[in-house]
Amino acid sequence: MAKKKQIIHDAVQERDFFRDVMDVVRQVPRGRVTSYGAIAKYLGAARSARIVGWCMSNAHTVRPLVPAQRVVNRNGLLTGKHHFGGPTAMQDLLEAEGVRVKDDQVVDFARKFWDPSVELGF
DNA sequence: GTGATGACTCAGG
DNA sequence: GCCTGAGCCATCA
Repeated sequence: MAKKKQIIHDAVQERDFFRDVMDVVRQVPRGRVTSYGAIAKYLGAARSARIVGWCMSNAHTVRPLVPAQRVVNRNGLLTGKHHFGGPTAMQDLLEAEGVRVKDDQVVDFARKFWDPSVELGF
């Protein structure tokens, strides 16, 4: 266990922060979406939304797969769709779950918004 | 150890 | 209402 710092190589996510984020994201119900800020806030790092985003960049590289498509920015915009390997991969995934996406933006975002700090009981 | 980058967010003009 | 700047934290070169 010397090179644990090498990063989430395959299924090794030892980073507490990373694992925390993954855990929260995986708790997002199907058909719902959340924001980086909400996750960060739930983790106690409301000002670390960027870190959450960084974790998501690695989210699709680990197992089990994380529904990162359910995580969007505060605007409900699919900022990270470009990281899914396809220009519409993220959108397709969301639409497959019942979340309508238009112009790279979640339709009725406010209604489908899922706040871990609230849904999980804070 | 410093600098740069990043799937963000908020405040100010 | 839109654009700009700054803050924030973690990782990598």
